[in-house]
Amino acid sequence: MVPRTAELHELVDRRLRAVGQRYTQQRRTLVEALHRDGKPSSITDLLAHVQLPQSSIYRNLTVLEQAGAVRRVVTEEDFARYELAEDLTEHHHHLICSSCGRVEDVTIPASLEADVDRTLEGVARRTGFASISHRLDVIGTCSDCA
Amino acid sequence: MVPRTAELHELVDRRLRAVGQRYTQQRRTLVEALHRDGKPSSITDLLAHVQLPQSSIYRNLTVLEQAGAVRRVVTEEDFARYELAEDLTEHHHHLICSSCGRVEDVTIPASLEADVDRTLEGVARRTGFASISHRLDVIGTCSDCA
DNA sequence: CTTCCTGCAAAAGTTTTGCATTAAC
DNA sequence: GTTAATGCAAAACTTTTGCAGGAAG
Repeated sequence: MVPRTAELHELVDRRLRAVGQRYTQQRRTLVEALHRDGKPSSITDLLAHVQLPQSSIYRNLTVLEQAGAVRRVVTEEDFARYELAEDLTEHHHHLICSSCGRVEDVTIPASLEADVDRTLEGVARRTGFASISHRLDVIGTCSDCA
Repeated sequence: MVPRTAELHELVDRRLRAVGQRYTQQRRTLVEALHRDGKPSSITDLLAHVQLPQSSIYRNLTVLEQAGAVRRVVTEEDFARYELAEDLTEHHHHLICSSCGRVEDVTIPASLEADVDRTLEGVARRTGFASISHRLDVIGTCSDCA
């Protein structure tokens, strides 16, 4: 389910082209950084890990998001985080520490996923919402902050 | 399960006192505005609905949050929203429109709630997290934006 | 009267934008 | 060569803070 690094770039490239965008060196660098991190990164994180101007990071993440290669993640913090799109990694959820802001990836049993999907689909339909996705996170205190 | 307005103030008052804070007129005004709105309000919303300085709104919401009377809600937008604490209303989830930012409250069947709770409790324990709460939202497109 | 809350204005932090230059195709 | 991406600096927007004055207990 998780693509090898080689075909990861292939996939991102295709999605960018599909929306009339180029897969430039900077964008490649960002995708690799997000892939290495394996959990949602803040702009500050990225600034420290890659050598790129801040405005380029913002602009390229926005482009990558519109191409469906990257997802913007909201946490309890007052800045955004970014991660590779779920279908370039695998469907997962987040453990968010409300004390230090740390974010970890977790998966839950497929049976529960299916229940959640089915229920929310119904909820959305009844309220005139077109459901695109759900967000199921655990907010708590991580072992370091306990 | 939903307290009448009279005892709502009673409850908020008690929680504020418990953390050494006063239930001032401004805070009462904010609680009433949030209660009227019935869904998460942004600071801009509150500025329009109540006649209070911006800094007082921020400061009082922070106090009310620390007292456990109000909850800070993060959406896909790049500003926060606030709502009354869940045990002053009732446990619910959000339909978030990724196009216009609109947020609606919804409830899901108690049986699914219980499944989710049980599963996340286990997930949290295995990863050293102390689970305080979960967040289950539907991200989609509302009927106006469809 | 003493402590905490309020209001204004300024500061801090995150994200966006204008425009000249450079890289991609 | 033409079009789109980049880099820098400035602007926009959300949120926080310092401090003098006012309300609450």
